[in-house]
Formats: sequence, structure tokens, C-alpha cells
Amino acid sequence: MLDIKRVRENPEKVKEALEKRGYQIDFDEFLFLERERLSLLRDIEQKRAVRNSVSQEIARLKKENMQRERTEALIAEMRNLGDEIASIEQRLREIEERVQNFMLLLPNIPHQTVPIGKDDSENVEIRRWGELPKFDFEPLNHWDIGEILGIIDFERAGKIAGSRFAIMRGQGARLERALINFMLDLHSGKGYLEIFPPILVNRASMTATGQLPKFEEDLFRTEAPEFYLIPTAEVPVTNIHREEILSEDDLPIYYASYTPCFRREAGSHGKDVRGLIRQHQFNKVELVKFVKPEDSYNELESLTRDAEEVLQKLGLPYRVVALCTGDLGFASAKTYDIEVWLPGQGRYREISSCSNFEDFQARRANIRFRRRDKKGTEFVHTLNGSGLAIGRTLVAILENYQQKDGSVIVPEALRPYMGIEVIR
RNA sequence: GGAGAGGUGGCCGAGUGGUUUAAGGCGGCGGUCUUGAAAACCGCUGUGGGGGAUAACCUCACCGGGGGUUCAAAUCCCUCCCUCUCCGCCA
Repeated sequence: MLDIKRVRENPEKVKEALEKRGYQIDFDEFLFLERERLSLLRDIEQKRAVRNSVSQEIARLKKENMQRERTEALIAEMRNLGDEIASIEQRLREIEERVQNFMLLLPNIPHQTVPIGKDDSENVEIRRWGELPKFDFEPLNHWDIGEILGIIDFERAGKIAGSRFAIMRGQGARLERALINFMLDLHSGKGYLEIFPPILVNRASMTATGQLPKFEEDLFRTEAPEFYLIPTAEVPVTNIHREEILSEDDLPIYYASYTPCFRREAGSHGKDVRGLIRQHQFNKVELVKFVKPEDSYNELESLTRDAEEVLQKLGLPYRVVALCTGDLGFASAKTYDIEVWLPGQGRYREISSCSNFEDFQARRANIRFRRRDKKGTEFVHTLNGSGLAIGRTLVAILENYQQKDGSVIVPEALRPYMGIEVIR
């Protein structure tokens, strides 16, 4: 959420910033409601102040048991004032709710360094790493490799669950598990505390990180009791510190968390219908940071490097792309996508998304910190990035390390986890 | 699922309708004393909103969440959430 004071005092600047994202937002109604809200607030506070002091007066009179008539008159007066206050409260509640709803639907303001653009075609490549593999045969798609090796079964997964599900079997299942362990070990060795959180969460948690109220249709939900299945570990892990005031000495906080993730993929019919790229259920190791505001852009760079290191250790070529304003996620102020090379598709595909949310999530989640030498509190900055998506990493390994005979070489870094050098 | 107990400020803990707009303690900060430290003593000590010049200061709200009764609610009522104990069931 944006700072409401900032929005009502600089609506033109906010409007302009959000237009770069492609949002056309009408602030007139909001500004009107906000003026009304503040005027009602002043009115009601003044009336409550009167009631407070008169009530004390009544208490005093009753105790002394004097001036009974005057006491009765005051009580009657306060009864009327109470009715007035109640009716103002009613109007105030309605207006506050509308103002709140408006604020919850405003996306974050892009950082100055974010390239201006309308969609993903205008994202800017920052750097490349690794050499693209050369094949003396036509490289296969991972779903063909998976079928040949008998390590991925899409057809039976369709029977037991539906489309966009997969069964990993044998060395496929082993590879999935190896990647999770490899990544967690790597990150926890670099100062990230390992977390295994709930993967069903409540509505408040989803609202705090920005999935709700705007993206309800992307989420799986249970009812009675109502829970949401997490679309990323970002949700439960960021919410660890919801409604907390941290001390400056606690920061920065780094967490690494493996979880399954669940996405409805509504509106992506016909996209990536084959293979592991787009599944309703997938595994991911997520990195989450809570940092001081002045550090957050350096922290975004190091977070991205930490995610890149996974690909480097696996020997998978990739590039880093800065998302342009039009492609930026709802809650993000700046995002780098890491895209891995997939020979089967002959293109780079997103495997990690590293974002700085600044105080956008912290404000929704009410995560603050206190500086040692200053009074009051400030919102922390939150960041997160995949480090990495397990399924897509597995895809990249199958496609980049495939050999003519259909076997797949296990990257050296994974051999301790796999116990073999080649999947055949 | 059944029965019971409870949720108060950074922490502990009192408080069943009106000098409690939260006692007391611990912790923390400042001071006195001291060569220094400790002890002792004195003072201060939350969050958010509104007003005011982003000052002093004034004011409203906040005792798990929400709603209600009342001139007045931490205190009474309703409802939801959570924690703990015992029983049952269970990976």
C-alpha cells in the first residue's frame, strides 16, 4: 500500500507514476472522500472530547450526590450527543472502507531506475552469463527427454489430478529432491535462515503481501475453514513479521524457504500447455529479506546475485533482465528477472524474479523497526526472489545436459545429492 | 469433537461500570552520589490518527478482532480468532 498522506497531498505525481505502469486511475472520488473523511474525523473527535469531559463531570456530581437536576440534564444532553456521535461514526466507517478499498487496489510506484515501457517486449537485458550449449543433434524438449527416460509422467498425472500436473518418478523425483536440498544448502550457507512455513494461509496474510484483494482468481482456496494455498513462499515468510516492531539490530533478516506453490493459472489457457513450465503445483526455494530502507537497493543486487549463483554452480546459461514499468508486478518497485536458456525451446525462460517492494508490503503488513538513536518507528523494506523455481531448473538441466543417446549428464554440483553422474 | 481456563503496555502482573483517560514491578533512558563501577535515590518511558510550522502543545483511538448496552466500558452482553489443561480421535 502507498502512504495515504502522500497520495492525497500529491495525487498528480502518483497518478503520473502509475500511468507509466499502464494504470489509468481516477483520483477525484478518492480526494473527495478523503476530504470528507478528515472533516468528519475532526468533528467526531471534538464531540468525543466534550463527552469525555462531561462524563467525568457527571461522575463527580454523582459521587457528591449533589445537584441531581443538573446531573440529569447533563445525562440527557450526553444521550443526544452520543446519538450524534454514533451517526457520524456510521458515515465515517462507510467512507473509511471506500478509501481503504481504493488504497488496496493501487499498485506500487516504480523506482526511478526502472526502464519505461508498456510490456515485456521493452524489458532491458542487464547481463548474460555462460555459453550456450552446442549440439550435434536436434535437442529435444524436456517432456520428450522425461518420457524417454521414464522420469516424468504427465499422462497419469492427468488421470489422478488433471492437466498442468506431473508425476516425477525414479531419478526425476530424485532430481527434484536433490535440487531442493542443493539450493537450501547453498543459501543457508550464505546467511539465509531456513524456513519451512505453513502453505495454507489466511486472508490477512494474502492481503499483506498484495495477492488480495486484486488477484483472487489466481489463487486456490479451501472453504470451511477458509484458507488460501500459497502461490509462493513469499506470502507466509513475509508474514512471519506481520504486526511486529523489529529493532534496528535485528536487521537485515534473510530467510530461505522451500515450499510447494499453487497457482490457478486462470487466463493462461493455451500457454505452455505441455511440459513442466506452467503447473498448478510446483516447488520453489524462495529468498526473502527484511532490510533498512537505505539498504534495499543494494540488497536487491545481492539477492539477485545469490539467485544467479545457483545457475552458475549448475552451469546453466542465463541472462538478467530489468522489467520495464509496464511489466512490473503489482507490489514491486523494481524487479530483475533471471531467464535460463532452454535449448528445447531455443529461448530464455524466466526462472527467477527478484523484487524490491520497498515499504509497500511492510505498510500493508505493518512491519516496522525502531532505530537505536531515534524516536518512533519506520517501515522496513521487504524483498524476495526465487532461488530458484525447482521445476524450471529441472527442465533447464534436462535440456542443457541432454546427450545424443537420450541420457542426461548430472551437473557436478548435484552429484553428491544424486549419487550418480548420468541419468539414463 | 467434548469439558474447562485464559488473552492487559518491551516483559511480568493488578484491575468485575466513573479521581485507573491502566496500579505495581522488571527492563530501558536520563540524572544525583562516586576516582570508576555497583547499590541507593529522583525523573522519564508505548503505537497510530487529526490539529499546529515537519516546535511546544492540544486532542481522539488502542487492554486478542469485530459488534452492542450505557451519560460513561479493560470491566457488562453477543460473536469470531487464538493460547493452555484434561478427555476422545489421529499422521
